Amino acid sequence: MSKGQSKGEQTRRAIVSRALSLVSEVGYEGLSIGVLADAVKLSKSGLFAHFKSKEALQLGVIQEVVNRITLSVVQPALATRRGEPRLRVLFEKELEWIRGEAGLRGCPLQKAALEYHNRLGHPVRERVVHAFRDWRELVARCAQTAIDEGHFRDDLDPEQFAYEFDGITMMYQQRQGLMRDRDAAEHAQTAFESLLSRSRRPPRVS
Amino acid sequence: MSKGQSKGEQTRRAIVSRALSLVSEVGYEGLSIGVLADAVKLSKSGLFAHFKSKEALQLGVIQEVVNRITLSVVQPALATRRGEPRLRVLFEKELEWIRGEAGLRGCPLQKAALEYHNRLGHPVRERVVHAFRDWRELVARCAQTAIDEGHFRDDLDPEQFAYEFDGITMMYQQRQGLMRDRDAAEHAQTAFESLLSRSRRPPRVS
DNA sequence: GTTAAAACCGAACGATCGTGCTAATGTCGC
DNA sequence: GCGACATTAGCACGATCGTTCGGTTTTAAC
Repeated sequence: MSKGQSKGEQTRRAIVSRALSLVSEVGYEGLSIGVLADAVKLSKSGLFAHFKSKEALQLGVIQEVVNRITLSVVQPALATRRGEPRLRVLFEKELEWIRGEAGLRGCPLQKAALEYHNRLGHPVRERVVHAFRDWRELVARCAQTAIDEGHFRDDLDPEQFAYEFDGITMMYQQRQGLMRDRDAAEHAQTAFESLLSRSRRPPRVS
Repeated sequence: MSKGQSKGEQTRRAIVSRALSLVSEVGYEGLSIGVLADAVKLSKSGLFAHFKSKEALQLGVIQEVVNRITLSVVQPALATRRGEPRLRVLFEKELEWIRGEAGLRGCPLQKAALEYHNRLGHPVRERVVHAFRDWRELVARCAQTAIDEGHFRDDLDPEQFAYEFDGITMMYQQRQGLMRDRDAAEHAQTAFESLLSRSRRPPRVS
């Protein structure tokens, strides 16, 4: 076996992966250990031994989501040249992520965000908030970079840019995933182009 | 008793109202009839008699949310003169609604939207989708009215306006309710002013 | 191949879930 | 105030929940 991971580690991966797809249907609190155990062909106690509590399992799922976003959204963006092109990739990959990968509709982080909205102090909530903070900082930093590169206006507020950026993608999730709106992608793209266009430095007037 | 509602009706109101605040903590599926019964000082079966199923209770809560939105967001907007002023009221009241009324943080419809995102055919989901469709049409119609009034450009796409409008308010919910971001209101307002400004007809050039 | 550790199972725990049934209690038109 | 009806309580059902424990199987280092 080429993979350097132990047996326990690889079943744990399988569990979390399967849990992730279940979560997108029944939510994090609705996730049942018994049902999950059947889905991965394990006994309830056998599965439970990997996580010493349901909460730890939920946190494991959240971490998996963060990892996947990092892999398929953040890294492709960071691999692109700085400034506007990077922001374009970030936007495009984010839409792809929201569109979902086979049975996984909508960002599970958004799901967690709403599910734990009013659960102050809950570890899952705090983890999710932290993840969103990181994301917001990433977008704002990319916008700042675009300013430094001379693509964007000097007086652009990166935080304001991030706010509107995320607003567009969040809306895409609702229009595409929930309402199955056929024009969702087009509206998102138009809004993004508009955001870019008013972020760019005005053409030199001679 | 001046109120024309029967006894059953008013306890039903109390149940739904209490259920609504519980939902904002534990969600629609997480809502427990036993817990709810204790909260309104009723026996489990006594409460259950009002709704013949849990699903009916959930739908009742959804309807209550729709009613409240209509009352405290839609009606104040429709009572305002057509065009941009009406859209401003709609925006302002929507933010107030999201900010929540004492213990009710975040729009319960958004919560339902995420919770039933991947539950095709589920009655609650379909009800929520319908509510969002109505809302989207309302915003788009207000934008169209603003065009007719001459406040907005003739070539403005009302649907595109509604998309960006909702994106701003959705983001406000996350930044204000979840992340407790102190700049949320400011960012939302700035984004909205930007949206308005680029929707208005360009100043006449002589 | 031996052996200690890791992984997994089966059964059971008390609790709570949504939902019926029957009977007691309350409301309200006459 | 009586009677019809709406409203609520009490109790129980089967199912499922997260979690624990003792034991069996499998892994993996030596």
